[in-house]
Amino acid sequence: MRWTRAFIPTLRDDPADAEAASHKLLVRGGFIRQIMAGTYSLLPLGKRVHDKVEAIVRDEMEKIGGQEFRMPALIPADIWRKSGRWDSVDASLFRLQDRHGSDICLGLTHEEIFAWIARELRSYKELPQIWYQFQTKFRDEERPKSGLLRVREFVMKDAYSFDLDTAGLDHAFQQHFDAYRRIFERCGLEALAVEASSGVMGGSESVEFMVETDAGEDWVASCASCGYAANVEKATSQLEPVEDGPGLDAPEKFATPGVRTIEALVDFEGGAPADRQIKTLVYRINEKPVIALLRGDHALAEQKLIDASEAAEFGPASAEEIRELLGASPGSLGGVGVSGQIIVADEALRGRRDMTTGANEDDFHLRGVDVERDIEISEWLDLREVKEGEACPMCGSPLAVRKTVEVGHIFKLGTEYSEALGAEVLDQNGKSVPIVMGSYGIGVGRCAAAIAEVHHDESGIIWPTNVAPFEVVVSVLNPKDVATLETGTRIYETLVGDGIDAVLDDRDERPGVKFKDAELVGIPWRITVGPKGLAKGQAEIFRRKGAEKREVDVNRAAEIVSNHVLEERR
RNA sequence: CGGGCCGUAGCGCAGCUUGGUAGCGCGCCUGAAUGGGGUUCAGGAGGUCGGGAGUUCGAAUCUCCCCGGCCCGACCA
Repeated sequence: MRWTRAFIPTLRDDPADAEAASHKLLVRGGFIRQIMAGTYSLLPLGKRVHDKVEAIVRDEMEKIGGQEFRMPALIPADIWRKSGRWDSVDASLFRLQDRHGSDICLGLTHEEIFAWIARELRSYKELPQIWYQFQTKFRDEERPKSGLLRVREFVMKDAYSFDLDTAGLDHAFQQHFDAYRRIFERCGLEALAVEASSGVMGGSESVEFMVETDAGEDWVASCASCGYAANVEKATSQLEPVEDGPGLDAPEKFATPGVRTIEALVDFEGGAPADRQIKTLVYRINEKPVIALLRGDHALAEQKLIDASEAAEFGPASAEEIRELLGASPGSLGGVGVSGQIIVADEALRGRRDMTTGANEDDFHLRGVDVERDIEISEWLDLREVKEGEACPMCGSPLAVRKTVEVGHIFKLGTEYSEALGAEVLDQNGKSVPIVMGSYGIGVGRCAAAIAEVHHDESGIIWPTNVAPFEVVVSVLNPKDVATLETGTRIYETLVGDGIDAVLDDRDERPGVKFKDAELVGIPWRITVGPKGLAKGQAEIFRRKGAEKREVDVNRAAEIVSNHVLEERR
């Protein structure tokens, strides 16, 4: 490709509406343009990167025996009704009707459709199967953001495994785990595999692949010494034990005028330190009130409560609901004396005595509370959100809590979808059994953005060679000089002949303009051909990463760079 | 969905307080010079000021409604 013929609309200024580095650079570099919130056009450069990520994913999927499909994005409601998700997945599903008034949706994931096709599997002898596709997903996100990192329409590689039993599923899961490792490695992403909540996808186990970046939205707790890593939706930690005094024979009510927060009670004369308080939160889960108790200095990880209660509907209770239930306002709530209600308590409260909590009467608290003696706990759960510096649950070293973006997620689904859709096979005994499924997703565009997020500097993107839109740019410094242009063209053609993705920058621009553009776009290698070097029989080789440059024999430049590129391709 | 900010030429912005013929920089086009890090000079093209309604002799500017975008929070497969 000659730059003069290419559509590469680079911009000198950052777009005003971009915040994330990848968003700014992908727009400035002429990779993407926004159409509306959460939808982007991929320009030729963007498409090239996207294709390269896709090719890596496809390659690794084929290596584990995956077979590529192409399912429709337009899906009848009926199939989603069979799994129950037409009703359970609400606002994020794009719904429409056809001219006959039939309900239709745009696929936001394809478990149902693949399970539907899997109905044609008849015998255990046909298992296992790994099926996958690259297909556009539509999700009406509440808040698209950060360019390609969170969008409403995007291409996902989604894969589904079909096995006779959970041992087979475990194997397929491991195969995908390993394939994902290789995929992200080849994309130049250090992806942390973390334990995650499965959310509405259901199933027994899931692992997310997370890339650390400030532009991310998920928090991951990780241990540098033993490798433990988990989404904070799921992470745990060891706590320093708190020594309790003997406490009182019964809770004692005392006046706390105006005290509405844990902090206020810490400072209050006769109050208590935060780790001697019980935090009382009220949620509405599946239309029932649920009282959640935590230690005063701990925060609730809402997803843990959602997972534990298998919540289809979840939200904080309103002030009115709380008053009706407990007779007081938030700030004076407690579990003592409450009966007939669901009260869940965090494990950190187990065995604690001499605690202070709200008295369910505004401006009054109770001290000397023995959690197990005085509160009718329905269930003990891990509800607490892990904090930076707490001890790793595996080895006790301090945990780090970092911001990340999720680039992949793999799930052990089990038989939920196969049962709902009727995907069954006959086993060795001639008995019909539901197929055991797994589901495995990678956001292709999000990967591309994550790569830009991780690999860039002040000048622009630094694409790993594997995913670069072009591997080499040959910059002809003065294309009006016939000898220079001819030499540059010859080098370019040699590279192309070697199977290298090269672009010839033959624009009649100042050298600085070409260099800036090449660096902004992030092409890993540059061969600079100019009259000055040519007079000495030399060309300059520039490596984007590290900005290393050296002069080489002009006749060997193509060969040298070809070798570098071939070495870097993985 | 709650809170905040914003919409003026392809991009980045000024003008709005105090209503009076729509500006700047970059980019783009033509010509010339220049040619190893966003060069310079001269000439030029390009805007129903997000949309609608209202007030006014007159609205980018004031009022109301709507649409769109960004950020924070909430939520998230």
